[in-house]
Amino acid sequence: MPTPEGRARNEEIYHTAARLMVQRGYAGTSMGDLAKAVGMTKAGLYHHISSKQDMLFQILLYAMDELEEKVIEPTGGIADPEERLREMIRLHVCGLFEHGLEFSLLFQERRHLDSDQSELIWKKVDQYLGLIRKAMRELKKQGKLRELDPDVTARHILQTITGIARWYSDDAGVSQRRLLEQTVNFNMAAILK
Amino acid sequence: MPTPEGRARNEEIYHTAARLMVQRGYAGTSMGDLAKAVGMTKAGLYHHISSKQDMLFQILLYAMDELEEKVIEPTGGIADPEERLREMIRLHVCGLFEHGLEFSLLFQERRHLDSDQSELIWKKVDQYLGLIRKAMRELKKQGKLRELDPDVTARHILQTITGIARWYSDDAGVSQRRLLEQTVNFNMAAILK
DNA sequence: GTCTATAAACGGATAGAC
DNA sequence: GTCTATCCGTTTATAGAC
Repeated sequence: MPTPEGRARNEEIYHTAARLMVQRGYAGTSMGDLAKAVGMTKAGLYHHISSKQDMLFQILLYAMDELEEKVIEPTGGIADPEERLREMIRLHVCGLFEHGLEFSLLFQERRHLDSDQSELIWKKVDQYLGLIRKAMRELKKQGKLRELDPDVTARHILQTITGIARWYSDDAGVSQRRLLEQTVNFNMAAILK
Repeated sequence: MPTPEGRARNEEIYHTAARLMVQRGYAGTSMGDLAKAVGMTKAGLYHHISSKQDMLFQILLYAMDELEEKVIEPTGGIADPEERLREMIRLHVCGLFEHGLEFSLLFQERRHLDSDQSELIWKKVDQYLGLIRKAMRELKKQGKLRELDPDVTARHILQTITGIARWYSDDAGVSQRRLLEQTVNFNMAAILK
């Protein structure tokens, strides 16, 4: 059965690679492992990618695009900063389950990239942190924000979200719905007066 | 200059290895890298350790012992749960700077261990999470706790703490003192009514 | 596009001299 | 306790047939 609608083989490879690397790390995932996981040989793989390092870079670009599309764009138009931040967290956690948003965990592996590739990825992550800080600044103007450091706090919020991809599994004894609600509430309670 | 007071070469190796592995991951740190970092050859290293895997295990045991000694023991006697939890977070973050507590990050690398080694480490981590949950249960009895899931919340708290070791560096633009205070306040505000 | 085969480098680990 | 030299399996990546 050849993939009918041209749904690229390419995508399957990147997705599988990303999943393996989230589990085992970049250095801990060999091209042989990946080849086996997609049902090919190593040589076959190299028809689709140019190098292991470049594949990591492409995956990270994809992850950041997904974040943009699934979290940043849908919330950009929300005027109320409290509602906007709440929705950003909600959509981000949702994306960890439904789309490939857990792949953004791999941004920790950017040490394996060239320095300019690495810098580009970092710029995108920092833009995202910047959106969290912006919502906090607006909340502060409204007098709704507790006294806190925006840099540190934005990091803490992001950690509770991405950290989920590190420890959550379906047999964790917590439903996705509950985890979602708990994560939003935890962070909002932490920052609001 | 031979190390005067018998301060073991051994310790320097483990410490250096832990630092490298926190930065680059277990699989991403070669014995050659480590040898260079401590100023020896690979062969020289193997006089001090039995295998790379066992070295990871020893480091994790050390990390968990430090957590016990620097965080768990000093707070065990605090009767008030709010004060106890506050002090646990404070001492843990302190330990990230002063002792080798960031090494506990490596518990994510326990997939590289034998399953019984891995289980032993996990048991210790879960005990620590259990202490956070216990403090929350006591706070709930006192009517001070917001409505929240203890399992998820304990994870979130721990993530904000250990996450610091992932992103903080001395040129981060935030003093250790401020980071400490902010992390305690963020988490306490998140859970208290 | 996918395969078999193989090159070239790197990985963990050991032997044996000093 | 540290070195040089080396073994051997694994890894990334390529060549060339189909």
